[in-house]
Amino acid sequence: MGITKLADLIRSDAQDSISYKEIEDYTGKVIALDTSIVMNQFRTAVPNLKYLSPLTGLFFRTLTFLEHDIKPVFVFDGKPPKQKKAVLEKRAQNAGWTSPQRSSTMSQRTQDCIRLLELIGVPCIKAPGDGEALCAHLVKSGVVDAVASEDMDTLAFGGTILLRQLNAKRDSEVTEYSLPKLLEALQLTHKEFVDLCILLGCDYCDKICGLGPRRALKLIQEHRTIEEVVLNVNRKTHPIPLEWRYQEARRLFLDTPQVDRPVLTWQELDEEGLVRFLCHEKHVKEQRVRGRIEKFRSSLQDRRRQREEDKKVGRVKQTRLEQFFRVTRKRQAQSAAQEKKFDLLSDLGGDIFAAPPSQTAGSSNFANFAHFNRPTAQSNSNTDFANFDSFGNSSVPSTHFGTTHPSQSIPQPLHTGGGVTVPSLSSMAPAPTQSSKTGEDRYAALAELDSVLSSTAPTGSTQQGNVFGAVSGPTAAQTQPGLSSIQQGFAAAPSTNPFVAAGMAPEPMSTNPFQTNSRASATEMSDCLRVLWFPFVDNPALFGTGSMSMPAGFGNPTSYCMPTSFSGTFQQPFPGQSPFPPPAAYPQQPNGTGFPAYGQAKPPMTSYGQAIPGPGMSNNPFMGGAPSGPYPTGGSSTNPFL
DNA sequence: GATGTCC
DNA sequence: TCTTCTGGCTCAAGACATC
DNA sequence: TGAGCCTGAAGAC
Repeated sequence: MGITKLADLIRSDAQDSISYKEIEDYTGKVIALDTSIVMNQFRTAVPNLKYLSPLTGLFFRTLTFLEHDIKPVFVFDGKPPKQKKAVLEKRAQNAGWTSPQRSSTMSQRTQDCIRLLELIGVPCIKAPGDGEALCAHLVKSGVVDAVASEDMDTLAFGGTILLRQLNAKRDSEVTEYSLPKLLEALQLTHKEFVDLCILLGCDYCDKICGLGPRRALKLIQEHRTIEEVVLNVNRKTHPIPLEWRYQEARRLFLDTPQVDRPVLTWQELDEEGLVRFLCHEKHVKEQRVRGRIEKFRSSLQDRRRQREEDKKVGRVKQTRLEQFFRVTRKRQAQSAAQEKKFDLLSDLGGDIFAAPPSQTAGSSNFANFAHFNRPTAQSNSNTDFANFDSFGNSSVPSTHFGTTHPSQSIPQPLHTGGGVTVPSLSSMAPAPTQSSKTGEDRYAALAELDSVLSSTAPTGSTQQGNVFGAVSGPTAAQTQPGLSSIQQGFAAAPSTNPFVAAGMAPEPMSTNPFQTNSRASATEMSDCLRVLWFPFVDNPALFGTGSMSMPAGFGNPTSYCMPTSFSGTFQQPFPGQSPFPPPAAYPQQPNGTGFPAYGQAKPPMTSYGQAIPGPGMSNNPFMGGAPSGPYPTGGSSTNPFL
């Protein structure tokens, strides 16, 4: 399941793309969850409650999310792609089933989960294919802020922010992976990263035997594509699998699921409905259910009150250094232990080779110090999200993540007029080395490859020679300003970091997506915001009125500021800094019942600005027909290397 | 915080 | 000689209530 | 079921 050893590889080679946070840090965020993985977790955690555990687990965990004002979106798997058949059959075999349990028809358990989630009032979406693919699509197109999954596939599918271990345990630490930072660290484009994932081993095709993560990364960094890698490995020691369908796997990862933009709404939970369903039908103890709901309500109120109070003192807190370097409880404990170790050394007369004391107690805090003046440094909890920029960026090819994050040094594929991507100059850095193979072998392989490539989809390798030639798409110079603006816009961490004033964006980081900042048009923004925020704005009763932190100006008929985060720590000027200018005034959008009409003013758009035929997806996608055939099936590919 | 229980 | 890969083994895997 | 650890085997330098 997932990508073999990818987590290890990231830990060792792209540490900066990982950050550790707490569940509180996701307050106010919309998070897509791959429901099948969540259900599996509960099923395996309590094996003797195989059936009920996913239901009760989902119930408890969802309420925990809602308590933190996290807005979950549950994504269910659709029909698995045919390329996954082998893996599913193998799993079924291991589990002692006669056939894969995962099918296009919904199991009773899935139906129960959907019913439960509807009663809780959170939206569910059925993916046309793999849930992971849709989750990734949702986050890269800005519909949600992050994907919570244990499956590393999400990154290969282009999910820009992946959260692992997002559960309700008090001391649990959420691991956040940032795809843009990962690509930057590995010096790969997304397409090259997908090839790397295929070499590591994924669910959709075999891998090259004997090629582990270290060599796979090195080879991809050197040769950029699987086709080139294959020409440069010892095929005696690393034989190419028979019927290797890597091209289909690549297409699965790169293709965007064909779905309409979902309209997400969160509603008040139906306590009586939940009691009827869980207690009367499923025989869960009523006391457990009612007790948890009561705790949920009081906890929600308490947290909101607390946030209001925090907001009041936020200006004071803002200047505290700890605000810039979040330390999770777990890491704090580790740091404390480390401090103790140094104390022991000092008891022994001090360790003259030890780091200065400031690096002990807060070592986790200061781990990112090196990035202080790097706009990509994102230690602040509220900074990686709201990738509204992807909207309206019609020039971004759909096969690449639209929410290019923060760094100009991310190797950006240049988009040619013909829809072909070529590596950026930075990706050319290690020039493809000539193989040391014997001439005969190489020429034979090249001949094979040539015949294959002439009849299959173009790859990066086929275009490498064009980098220095005429490219009809935007040039690197044209691309950079866009990146630059993204960088400024997303540099929320620097904006709260007094030490990087020089590198700060000229305009304050706007958390008001209606604010004109040239990153996306107001219409496109509003299209997105309707999904993200209006369920709350539209009906404040759903999530309480006095609880959300609104920037100044909210409720003012002449200005329309969206709720920022719930922490209330955004957009605070630093001492000595002039106050941020008030958000630009926007004509008031229809509120309340008038809002749906607003959404009809414009046909639904994909994240990249292409109009989608047909209406937006219903909140209950199981009622509406999701487009079938999520992935272009194409002709079956043969193994060009055999 | 450790342990037992959830059905 | 060092690095990398493979395969085998073990263990934890959820959330709440009570003490 | 996956992750982590350990081991021996094999390849790379």
